[in-house]
Amino acid sequence: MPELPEVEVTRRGLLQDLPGARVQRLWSSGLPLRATVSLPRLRRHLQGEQLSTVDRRAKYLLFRFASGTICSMHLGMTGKISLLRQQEPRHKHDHLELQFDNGVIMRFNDARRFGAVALWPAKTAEECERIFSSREGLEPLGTDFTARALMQLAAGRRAPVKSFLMNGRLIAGIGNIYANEILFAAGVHPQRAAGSLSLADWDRVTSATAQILQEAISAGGSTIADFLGISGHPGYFQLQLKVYGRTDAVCSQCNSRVERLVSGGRSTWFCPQCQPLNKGR
DNA sequence: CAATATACCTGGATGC
DNA sequence: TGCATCCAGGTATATT
Repeated sequence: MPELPEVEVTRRGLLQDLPGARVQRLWSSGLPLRATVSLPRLRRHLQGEQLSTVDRRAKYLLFRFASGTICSMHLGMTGKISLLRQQEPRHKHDHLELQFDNGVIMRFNDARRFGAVALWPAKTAEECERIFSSREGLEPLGTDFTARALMQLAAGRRAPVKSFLMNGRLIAGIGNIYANEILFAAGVHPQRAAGSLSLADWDRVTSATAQILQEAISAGGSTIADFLGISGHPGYFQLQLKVYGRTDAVCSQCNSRVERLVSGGRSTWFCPQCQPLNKGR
């Protein structure tokens, strides 16, 4: 589900209601996520604490508290966060619930439990910042995300450019949906070796990345199977997808048909005419 | 070190 | 209807 745009849409939704509120009650299902924090530990560090803001780094949400404590959350493949105005019966796969003193209840639901929650008490907050800044890749919407920077990062790499874009250690936040869409918009074949792209190729890739991610955020993200925004409404960017999941569809730019292949173990869609394998445009 | 395979987990779609 | 199989938005870890 959630790539950078969906996480960012979630973050913006949370900012509507949560900053300034204090955590009143905590609940957890007790079922393990990819990384979990025990309920007692969550209570010890978050109970009564005031939320300052919610930031995003890569696909992680960083809940920052006035005490300096940070709680990071990752949505995995199927994670959803919703805000409720009042208590409602819990659903299957609800795993975490924070009730704030303004009456708002935040719920984390994740069917596949690939999501993750981590807690960074105030005295470890610096370590948290260090880890998130060093372990995660370049932010695609940041000022460092330039054609030159990517070309340098890709130098000597023989992995397909699509795998390169999706490698979170190098570039943050781009998953399978947007990697496909970005490469189509840039006219770059997904299986070209990352190190073989010219500066002109990278120019198109960087501008396509910014444009597509921004448009997706504006559209509320993509709802393929189950992504929902904070108040339970879907995103609409899936209606603008040009290649993702569209095997045999007529290309929006020419009269060929979208093809599917598997690259890096992931389904990959592209237009053989608009995205030539041999060279750039 | 870089690239690829595998594992984690549930649910929906598909085919028999 | 039931059952088996495959596939899915991510990422850490193991293996080449």
